[in-house]
Amino acid sequence: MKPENQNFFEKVYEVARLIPEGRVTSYGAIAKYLGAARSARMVGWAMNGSGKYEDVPAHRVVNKAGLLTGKHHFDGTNLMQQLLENEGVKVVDNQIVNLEKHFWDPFKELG
DNA sequence: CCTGTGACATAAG
DNA sequence: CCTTATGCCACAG
Repeated sequence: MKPENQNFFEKVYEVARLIPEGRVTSYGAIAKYLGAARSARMVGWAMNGSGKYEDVPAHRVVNKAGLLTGKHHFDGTNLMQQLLENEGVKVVDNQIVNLEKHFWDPFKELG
């Protein structure tokens, strides 16, 4: 079976796709929403394979502090930041400014 | 079944 | 501010 059909990864991608432009969320928030609050690392790992998916905005997923910890996995050194700023999210020193303002909570938005 | 891994989170020094 | 260490869990081989 293809990995995209697997439950956990599939859900991660599904939630990631639901993130609106200009909004961001954290690995932990997604993990918790999926019912695996302590598998935030899995979310990140899942994003590791998001490159082969078109509609998975991995750049909108950051760590709890709003740091672009996954930027090294993008092509350029600052591609992730540029993508975010392109959507209106200000990033300084690899960290999202006004994170709470841009934060997208799956529980709040999806119920 | 066992081992390695990972874009986290948290704590400690 | 930094680095280490630990827990945590799903997946790959």
